[in-house]
Amino acid sequence: MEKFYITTPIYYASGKLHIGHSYSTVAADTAARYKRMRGYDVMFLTGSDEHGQKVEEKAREAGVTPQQYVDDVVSGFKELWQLLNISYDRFIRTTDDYHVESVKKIFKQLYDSGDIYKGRYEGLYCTPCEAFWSETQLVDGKCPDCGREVKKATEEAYFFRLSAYAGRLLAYYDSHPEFIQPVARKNEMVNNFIKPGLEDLCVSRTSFQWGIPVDFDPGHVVYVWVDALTNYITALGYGNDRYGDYDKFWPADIHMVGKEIVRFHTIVWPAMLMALGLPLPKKVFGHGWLLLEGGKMSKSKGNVVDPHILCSRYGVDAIRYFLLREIPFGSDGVFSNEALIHRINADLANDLGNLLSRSTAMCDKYFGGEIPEQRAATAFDGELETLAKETKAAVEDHMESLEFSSALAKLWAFVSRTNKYIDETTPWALAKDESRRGELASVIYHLCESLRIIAVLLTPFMPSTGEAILSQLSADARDWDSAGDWGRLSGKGIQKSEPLFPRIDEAEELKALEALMGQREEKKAEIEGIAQIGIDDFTKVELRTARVAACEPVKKAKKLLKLTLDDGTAAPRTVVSGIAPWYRPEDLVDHTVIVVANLKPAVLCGVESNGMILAADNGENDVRVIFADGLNPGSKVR
RNA sequence: CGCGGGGUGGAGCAGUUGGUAGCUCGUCGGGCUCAUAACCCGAAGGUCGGAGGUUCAAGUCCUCUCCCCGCAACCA
Repeated sequence: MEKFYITTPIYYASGKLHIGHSYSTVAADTAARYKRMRGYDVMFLTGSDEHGQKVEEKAREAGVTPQQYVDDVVSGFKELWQLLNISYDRFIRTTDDYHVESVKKIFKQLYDSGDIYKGRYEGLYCTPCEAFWSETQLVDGKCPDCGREVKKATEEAYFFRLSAYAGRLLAYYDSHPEFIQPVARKNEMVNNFIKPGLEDLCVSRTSFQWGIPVDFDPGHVVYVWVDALTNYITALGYGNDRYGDYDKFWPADIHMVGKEIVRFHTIVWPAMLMALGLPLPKKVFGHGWLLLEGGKMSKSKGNVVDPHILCSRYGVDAIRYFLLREIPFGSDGVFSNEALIHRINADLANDLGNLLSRSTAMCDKYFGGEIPEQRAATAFDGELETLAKETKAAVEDHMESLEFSSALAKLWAFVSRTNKYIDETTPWALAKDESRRGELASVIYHLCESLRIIAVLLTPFMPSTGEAILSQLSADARDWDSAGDWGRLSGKGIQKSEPLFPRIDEAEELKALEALMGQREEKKAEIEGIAQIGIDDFTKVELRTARVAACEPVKKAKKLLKLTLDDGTAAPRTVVSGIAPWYRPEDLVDHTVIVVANLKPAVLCGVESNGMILAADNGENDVRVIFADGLNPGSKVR
């Protein structure tokens, strides 16, 4: 039996998962289910990445040990996957002892072979926080966490000789054009990262303890690269005795990843495998992002993106369907409540659900649920049978290249064709003529058999829906190949039941979701509300009114405006503000604004800013400056 | 000249190796009554961002140009 090894990323256990993680995982699950139905011996791996500074911090905040913290988060992961009907075969945690054991060995092996060497890591260090920061992470030149000074410092660290592998990586890409999918991402990797030159990668840390220790050098822990990426082989038993199917399943057939981590999977990971002398994965597929209206993945415009809520309202399969159908798999797509409800109503309720409903109803009404053996073909039967066959082939083609959306589109074309078949054959008219009972039987049979085939082909995408349809049809033939074999339905014991997908009242539902969203916001505010401050804290902030004397965009900056303010003092005050997306310079001149007058100066895009002006976030992506027109410049605000 | 992705009927998108511009939703008209007021048919609506070029033929190839969106830099 041919094997098929597919993986999702291991998700970082610092917090809850959102719909974006569900997207990757549902896609991988669908591919895995498909391959199983095609008779492959499938290994579907997912898991959690549990080490690192962030987890350490979160645990401290929560007042628990890191292990307790990740245990809790990971049980949430597993619960979500159960809810979404994810059929993973194995779940790896980077805190699992066998993984830890393997990582230690791998690290040592790479050290012994010279691919990992001890060097010095240079960076900006915040002593109280014991953390290194990059230039870009700094806030106002200070530690982003505590706001204190950072200083240049070096520490000992281990480096992976990534730079040595650039040539071999390029050669591999060339000889394996399928390796990076979609192909556009390959150019991105080559142009952005490999051509400019690869730098060696720092693969250990001393700034936190929550990690796998470097055996031979106390104080150092293995950093994420070696720790996390190796999960794909340690989960098969590489370097440990827990599992023994490395030889069987490696190399992976597909690493399914989001586009943001394509780089690690197509550069760092292959280089590490080369260093270990192991075969490379066959394919890394970088899918697009699920965006929300307004841009990023966060709550906005009342969109509910909590998978739990969505599943409880519409059912898991509706969500799975939406994710896989709405967005071509390689590209970004927009998630909105409207789009979701549209899809559910149009495709699931109207097309598929209603087809099943009318078909089983007629079978019931005309034949009491048992289609007679005496059937007389109608002129339309052949075309339907042919399309059934073609649909199966088309779905298979698209699944091979992970084109879930196109596969479903093909399948739905067949659903539509079957609906049309009813209009062509007008069974209600046949039913009135006793002499045409044979034709009527053929029509009903064709409807039910088409539905059986649809259900089989649909099963990888929507497992419970496929099953529900098949059981209403009392269908025994449920394997993939049977979908290419017209006539496997017995035609007995067909029962109509409740609608698969009740139609949703869009306006009402949107209102309900919004209300739900509001509740959640309030709750959240209570829990995560900012700590209260005393009046003395507030008086530390010096707020004054100021007239905008002049205003101009900051060169080379998209979002910044440079304001020259008259704040009642003799000297004009320059303030830089990130409000260019919402205001033109002339909109501000001569208006009076409120300025935080005692803020430390900061340099933004080469312009020194002394203070900030107050503005309100009037909902996502709508920023309004607070005007204080009519007040004298320099008035104290309190 | 930072990197990348886009600009196709009202909206959202397909358009493989160049050969009459399609799909879904929406709108309008019609049909049907088995069905979850669902289903089926038809129609209106596009100079495929703009300019030039290659070609018998370009949304599809080449050059230039305008605009939008991500990432990075910058929302003190």
